[in-house]
Amino acid sequence: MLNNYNTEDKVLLAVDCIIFGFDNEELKILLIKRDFEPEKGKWSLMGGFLKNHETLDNAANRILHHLTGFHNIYMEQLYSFSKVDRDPVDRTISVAYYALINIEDHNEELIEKYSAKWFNISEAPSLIFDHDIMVEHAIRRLRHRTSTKPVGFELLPEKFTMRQLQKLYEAILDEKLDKRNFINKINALDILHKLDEKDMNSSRKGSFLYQFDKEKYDKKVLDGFTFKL
Amino acid sequence: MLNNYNTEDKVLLAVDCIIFGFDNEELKILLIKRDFEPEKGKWSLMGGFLKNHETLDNAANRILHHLTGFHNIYMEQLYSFSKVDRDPVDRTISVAYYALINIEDHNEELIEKYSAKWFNISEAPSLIFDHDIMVEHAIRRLRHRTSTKPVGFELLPEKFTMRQLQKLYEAILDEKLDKRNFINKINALDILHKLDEKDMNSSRKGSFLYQFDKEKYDKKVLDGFTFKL
DNA sequence: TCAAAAGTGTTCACCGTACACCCATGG
DNA sequence: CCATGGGTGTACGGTGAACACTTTTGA
Repeated sequence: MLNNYNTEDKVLLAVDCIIFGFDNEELKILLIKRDFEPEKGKWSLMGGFLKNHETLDNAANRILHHLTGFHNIYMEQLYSFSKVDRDPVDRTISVAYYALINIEDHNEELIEKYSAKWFNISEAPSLIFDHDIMVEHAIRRLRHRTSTKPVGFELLPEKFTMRQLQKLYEAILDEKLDKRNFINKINALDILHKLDEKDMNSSRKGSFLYQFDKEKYDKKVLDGFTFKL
Repeated sequence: MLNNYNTEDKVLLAVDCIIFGFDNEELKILLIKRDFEPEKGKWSLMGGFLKNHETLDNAANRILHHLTGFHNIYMEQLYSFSKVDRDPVDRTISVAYYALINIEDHNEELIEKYSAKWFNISEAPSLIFDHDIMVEHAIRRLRHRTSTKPVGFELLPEKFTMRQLQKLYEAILDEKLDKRNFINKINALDILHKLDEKDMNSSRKGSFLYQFDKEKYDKKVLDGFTFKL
């Protein structure tokens, strides 16, 4: 190993984003239809190349902003993929990120501009390059995260019902949960704020709305509390 | 986003390795004293640059081989670090890997060649660039991994005593464990093979040696068994 | 009045944890 | 015979899982 950086190979560094959403029934991912070569017309993750002046997190944020119009999206670096021929055009290493967005916030225009579409994770088409593998990784990570950190709330509107929250967890974990046990667990965490409002859309009786109390959660974390579901 | 890869920035991609070892008392990391600029004379992780013909895993293996002389080292990709000025010479993104090796296997010559040295993790010097952060990440990941997968055995000789195994877990988790509970848990996993041999070095009575039974473990995993300590 | 979802507690089995004494041996 | 580390089992409390009926109200 020498001190001559000039003799070393340089590579393209891509950032690809797995964007999750939730429509109150199923876990979804946002995919784009490529209108450029290679693999034009096929479905893929939203991606882009790292620029010299930005970090990977910056790049992921930029890419997410392009497609959704939003900043401050929950986002986490996943893994770096480096098969030599993963991109047929040029040697490209890709760093995958996953993001959680409230599906109601999506921007119709941008989605149209990129020919993007939400797919149920169980019904997504097969993707270009190694993007399918990235999605698998992301789902695994998300499953793990939900039992470790209160990330689920990123996928819901600010006010939500217990039923919605439960359905979200069922969608992520891909298993049915018991209503009473679920609510007991959530209440035991003591990180939600129950509102006086009811959501009257889902039933005649109406169901109470809740909000995630981030301040309370942060305080608890400082006191050594660890979220565990 | 265009289809012109040529206009995109290319970067140097480094691979840095956090190498863990265990000396029956403390968890250690292997560091090298840089004999080249920048930061010549300072301590750093062992690293190198990704070459065009190899994957990140290949590169990490190559680098580990250089320093230890061994192939087939347990190794896992950790995270990619990309602060714009993390390397003062040129824009370099670094993918960190961590590795677990049996400290008895270390190769004196190679260690000397690279001015490498084993440090207790609690006593390691501060490192160049963002390497300290990488080490922190690696320790966190290792702590988590040990309760999820039987990675600990990578750090021990093939035959080891229960006491050694317990000390290893204590070193990784940085907490004292109860002897009886620990042994009960390990035995409950049923993935060790108790040998007829005893290690006579540690006590007059001698203590039985065990081996990790990888075949048994793999069979259990296929049957849905999940390691949980 | 009935259909449809909301809301609500208890019991039991199992697991994790705390805890202390005898054993074998070499010096 | 004694000092040193090796080896062993039980009791208790807490947590996670199973489980069913009543309430509300719009149509």
